[in-house]
Amino acid sequence: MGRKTGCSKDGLNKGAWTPVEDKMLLDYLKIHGEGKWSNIVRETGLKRCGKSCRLRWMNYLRPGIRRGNFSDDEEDLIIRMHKLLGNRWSLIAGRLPGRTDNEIKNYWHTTIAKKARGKPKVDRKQIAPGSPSGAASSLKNQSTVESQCTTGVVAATTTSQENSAQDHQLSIAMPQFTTSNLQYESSSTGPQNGAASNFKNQSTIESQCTTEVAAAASTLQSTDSNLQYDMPKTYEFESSSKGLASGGEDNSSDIMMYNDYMDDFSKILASDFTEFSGIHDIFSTDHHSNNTDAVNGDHRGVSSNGCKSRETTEFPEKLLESDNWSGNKCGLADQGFDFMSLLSFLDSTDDEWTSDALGTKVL
DNA sequence: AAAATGATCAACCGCCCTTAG
DNA sequence: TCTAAGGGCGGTTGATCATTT
Repeated sequence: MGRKTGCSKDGLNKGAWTPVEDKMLLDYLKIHGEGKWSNIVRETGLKRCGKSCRLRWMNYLRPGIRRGNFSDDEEDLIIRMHKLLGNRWSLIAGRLPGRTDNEIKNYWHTTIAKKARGKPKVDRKQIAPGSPSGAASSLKNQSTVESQCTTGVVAATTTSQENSAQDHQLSIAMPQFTTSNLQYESSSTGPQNGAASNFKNQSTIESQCTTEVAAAASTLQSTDSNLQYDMPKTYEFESSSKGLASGGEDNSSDIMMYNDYMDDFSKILASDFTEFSGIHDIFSTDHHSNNTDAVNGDHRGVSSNGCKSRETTEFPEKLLESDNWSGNKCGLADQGFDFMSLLSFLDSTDDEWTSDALGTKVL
């Protein structure tokens, strides 16, 4: 326990990454791909520890990273996910294509939590659009930050959800995601002045559902590399023991009531439940016809709200084993598993979480 | 104009889990 | 079975910039 991080060695650089360092890292990854982060240091001479390299890649250089303001839908989703999962930022990030756990975490602490305290975010970049903060700032869609709709929700949730998630292990089937056509300008300056990938055509990214966001992002093309990044088809998440019932003083009773379902809920939330955007449509009979492929990860369904399904879900084993599935693995709503309970739960404490919002926004 | 204060976010830290040898 | 390395995660820090005084 308490192992060395590997970043404490003398001679390694710390702090903001330089363009040269970014290029060294990208060049290495272009050839060798992800993993074996410590090898990067040995093989490239990059004076960064492996963890630092991984962090830089995951949070900044990786193709598909979205930067810029969070949309109302994204904010709502973050709030709901946090309500259910607590500070499980990586899980929450998994529901927001292109967003990193770090970014969401920062956003939560700087913006959402602030709203809960009654202080709306001051968007400095709106005030000073010419700020040298650089590329990232140019992407900001300022209009999205001013959402007033969730303030009350945050106030109700931030006080009670710390460590509220339950242990769980989950598996998501992901489609092959190749970003050879991803367009971004490689970071050319430090993190404070534009190291962010400067996405072009950012306006195309802002869309009303996260699946479309992902699709838009994936069409961007790289101007300086053809970096191939193949996401694994299956991501495995295993959380540590910060249990729902682990004795947090403020574990909400409403959460406890759903304890039996929480494991499944967590899995579903960790899966691509953009599949369920427009949830009422998802449970329509039309959707059932796609059930097998959907479960196997091949489905590209389009719900009636126009949000195309980017990728699909490997449903929780418990659900798949249920008799209620009986060969039709998409009959959730009108069979045994009560998704509406989840929605009701999400709705349970806050009037702002209207059924309309649930039905029309990304869940 | 300068100093103080506040806000933001990239990066670091430390812990934990998994896996390979 | 044990140990160490690799990797992942959440919490925290600190540099930088904007705003206020």
